[in-house]
Amino acid sequence: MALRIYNTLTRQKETFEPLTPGQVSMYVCGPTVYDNAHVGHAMSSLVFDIIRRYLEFRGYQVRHAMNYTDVDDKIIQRANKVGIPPVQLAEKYINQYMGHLQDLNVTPATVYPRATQEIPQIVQMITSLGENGYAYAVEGDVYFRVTNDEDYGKLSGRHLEDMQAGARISVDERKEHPMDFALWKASKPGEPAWDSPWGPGRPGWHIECSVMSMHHLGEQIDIHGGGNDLIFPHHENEIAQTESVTGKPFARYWVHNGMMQLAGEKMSKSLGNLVTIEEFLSKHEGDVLRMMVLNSSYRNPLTFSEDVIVQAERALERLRLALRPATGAGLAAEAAQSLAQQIDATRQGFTEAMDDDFNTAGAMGYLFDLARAINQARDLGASAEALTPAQDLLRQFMGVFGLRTERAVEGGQAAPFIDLLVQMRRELRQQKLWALSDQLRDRLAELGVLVEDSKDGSTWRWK
RNA sequence: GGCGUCGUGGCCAAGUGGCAAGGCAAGGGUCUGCAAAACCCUGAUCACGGGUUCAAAUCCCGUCGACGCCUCCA
Repeated sequence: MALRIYNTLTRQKETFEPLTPGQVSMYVCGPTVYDNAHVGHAMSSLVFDIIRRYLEFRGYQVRHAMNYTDVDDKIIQRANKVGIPPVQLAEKYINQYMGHLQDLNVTPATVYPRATQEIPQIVQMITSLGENGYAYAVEGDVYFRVTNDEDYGKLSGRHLEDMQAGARISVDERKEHPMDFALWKASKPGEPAWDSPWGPGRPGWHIECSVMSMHHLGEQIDIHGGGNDLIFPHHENEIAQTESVTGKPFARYWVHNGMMQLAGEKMSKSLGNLVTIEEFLSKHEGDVLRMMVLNSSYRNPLTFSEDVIVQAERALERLRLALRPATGAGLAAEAAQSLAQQIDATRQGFTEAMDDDFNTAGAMGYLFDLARAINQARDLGASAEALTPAQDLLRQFMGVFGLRTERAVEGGQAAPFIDLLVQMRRELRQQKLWALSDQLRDRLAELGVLVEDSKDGSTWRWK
């Protein structure tokens, strides 16, 4: 069966066929680094990480670029406020975001281009646009001439006439058309600036992605992604710029994730209703957020709430507990047969669901079915050997989702001491000193250690 | 006003023409000294109103409601 992806450009699911068989080029728009990133940004990075992992699982070799916008009005504004150079401010937040990506178990991109490191290519592209009649300069600024781009608006399904009618922006009189957008901005005194044929200035927002995508992945790419709030104007303008220069379709598949919602509204910096990644990770492990993303569909809004977090935590725990070792010595033929069937059903169901536009929630259902089958077999006294194939598959698919099979160790040095305590407690239990052993278990629970007893002895894990 | 998405059990959510996956929570049970985990059992006709069809949550029309974009935004 073939992988199908919903393409924003055509508004339908299409069979995925990369430009080069077996290889995928994917460009994802990253954050503008002027402040702490929030869980909405994390959601986007997680969505495309899951997509990438699945593509790799399907055997594709993926070249993945994610950019950082490290120069723009907000960065300059913020840097001035804080009193440090804009470059330094950007650097700080880039490092912070890199750390978050690691904590979130996001596979590192192949390249992380930044606007400020691609200025010559940007100048060159703007020059080409000018030569082709797609750009014009006014007092050191350079604008893209939308009226020369016949299919402008095709991504977002807008027409120039409609947008004029609804335009809320105060129109810059120097522009030929209200929708013309900046390719290059003349710098004001004290702002970061680079030399250019139009005088000192800096790149506009959209041009950097066109340039970096072309520079690192080629004139045409397979997947271009980002949040759906970027469809217009950002991606629309990227298409306009790139295709006006190359004359070829830019990206084959435009993939957009839905927005994280908090209290019924889109989470965003400008609205101020946000939870930073840092804040989230201080209370929960990264996989919990990933679980939230996996349990919904990437194109729809994802509601962020305490309830949803708790549900994700429990669900994650359930998958992991299914990986606990077997305790028995064998498995009846009938039960073994049924487990084998579940393995096949899981493999097929998971792949089919994911092939359908990365239906992670659907695929997740099969993982839980497998988890139950494993637990059933374990309860029936399955041996390690009997359980291994099923557990291996679960482990593999959790890996495709980017979920860790164990909680990242914290307080790892304490493990030997906890082992000791649990052993001591075993003695207490053998002597039927229930009050004492219960007390010990309660006290350990207060310290975050969950002790569980069974007929074969006691085990413990971090809560 | 324009473009787009969505409305499924208490919560999250899959399913987009043929008897409504899964997870969390809840209740009952098995196991257990107790607890936990695990296992078994229990619940929805799919916002509302029309229509098409042998058959609709799933297609069409309308209504109501929510959200996103049209300005920086993942």
